[in-house]
Amino acid sequence: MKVYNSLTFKKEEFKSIIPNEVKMYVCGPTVYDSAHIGHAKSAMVFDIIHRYLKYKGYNVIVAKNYTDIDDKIIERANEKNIPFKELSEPYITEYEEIMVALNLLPDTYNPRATEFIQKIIEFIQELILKGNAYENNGSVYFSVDSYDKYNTFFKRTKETESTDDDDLSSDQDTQFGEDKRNPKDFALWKKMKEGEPFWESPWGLGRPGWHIECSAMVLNLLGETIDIHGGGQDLKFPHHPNEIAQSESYTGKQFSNYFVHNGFVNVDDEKMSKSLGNFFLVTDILKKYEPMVVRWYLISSHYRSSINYSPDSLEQAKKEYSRLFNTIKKVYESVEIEENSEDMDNLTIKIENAFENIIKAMDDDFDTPVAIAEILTLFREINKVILQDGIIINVAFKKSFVNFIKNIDSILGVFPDLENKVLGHAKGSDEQETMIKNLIDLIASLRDQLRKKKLYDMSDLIRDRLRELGIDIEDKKIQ
RNA sequence: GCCAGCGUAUCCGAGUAGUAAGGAGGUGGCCUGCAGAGCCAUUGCUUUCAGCAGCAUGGGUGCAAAUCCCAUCGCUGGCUCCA
Repeated sequence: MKVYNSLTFKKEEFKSIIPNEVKMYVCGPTVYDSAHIGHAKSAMVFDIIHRYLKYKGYNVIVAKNYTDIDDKIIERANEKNIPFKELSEPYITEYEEIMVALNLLPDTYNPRATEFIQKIIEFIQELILKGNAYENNGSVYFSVDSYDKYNTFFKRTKETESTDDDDLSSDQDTQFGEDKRNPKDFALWKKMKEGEPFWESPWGLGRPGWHIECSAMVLNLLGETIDIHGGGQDLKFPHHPNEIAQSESYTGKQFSNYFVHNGFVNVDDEKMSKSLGNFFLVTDILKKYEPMVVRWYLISSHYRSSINYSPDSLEQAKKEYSRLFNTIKKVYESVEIEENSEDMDNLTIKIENAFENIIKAMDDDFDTPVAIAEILTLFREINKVILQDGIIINVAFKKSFVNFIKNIDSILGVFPDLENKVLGHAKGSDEQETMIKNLIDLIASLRDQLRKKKLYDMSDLIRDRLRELGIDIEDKKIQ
């Protein structure tokens, strides 16, 4: 299996530290606002990686954090005149609801920055002891000069330009800028400003800087060296280099063997932003589209590419997904026989071939678009056979198909709760659902009587009205 | 300005040396009482056969280029909080 590693800019053979176990840390959202479709893409990318590693037999341990204390959160909370927790917690709840709706596997850990204050303080103390950090005027900074590998990550600077002292280091945080020894140094602990939340520390009242929470969480939850560290491509600088510098200074060991960064969601080829008014919240999209359609859409482009969001592309995803669903339904509902036939044998072989190709694609840096192409092609082949008049599917094919669907679901997560959906089982104790189903069956059979008598005006009216209610009737040739 | 990535048919989107996956939309056909779903064909140009173009643009290297190299244009991102 190959994975593209941002550290080396190459696809590399994936090898975990401990056989059969993968430790992954993902930089999660800063919860100062509702999640937009970009957050969903990021979460989806790491869910696919999680699922696929799991499918490959790894025990996958995932930590994804919530940054629930930072400048923006404080700013918003102050604007609304509420404690910062009252701002962040509802967004965390909403985020979690979205993740469940989109069928994301639960993470092993979802730590909040504010739950890690003590560990963060201990981490910083150790860095000071080791000479990698210094306190000045109530704040603590990481000394970039104490870590000679700083700025060599992600090939930011070409060899020829390594001496080039560009101004990317100039710190915008003027309040603290003059306390730094080197302008590239970054804050580990920020001294409290008037009206800000604070915690006690050996350096007085204050709060953690942005980068340190991830280092402290990784160390305490996963260990000194992890297999995969993920996040959006915007974190390639400065967040990830800073994390590396802190953690490797602390442990003296490699922080993460692989870095994985996901591409962004654009709108009309422009960055999604509030000033352009092209911002799409997940909750709004889910009002219009089923979660699995959104999921199908998000995995229809490669995780490292940017994806262009438009209503059209979701419509396309919707059509593709319903095509799959129709076929699955046909197979699940059909009654199978034991006898083999040439058609059935061929289809069974095609399923096996398609699955092999899907595994090959996923092995190549999680190539979901190719996997999707394989699935759609396979389904066309299947439709070609099973929708013929008088065809009866056999046990071997059905078994192979059901198995295929289950495997695809475990890898791509696109068919949750399939049996209930496809077979239309009433959910649990819900007697009303059963009643409704019986009523629909009754109407349908009455309508068939009308069709037999060629009373098409009436039967079409019934079909139209049912469709308005969201119930689709598909006619077959009347016997 | 500096750094990185991208530019593929009407549209969405794969493809990093061996001759453009897959889908959506359009058109024609099969099926249907009709519709939907599904299937088949077609969807750059000249067309009978066949041939010629073609992966932003212009050059270059190769037997062979969407793919490698150079230049240009355009877009996106990073350099400051970001998924």
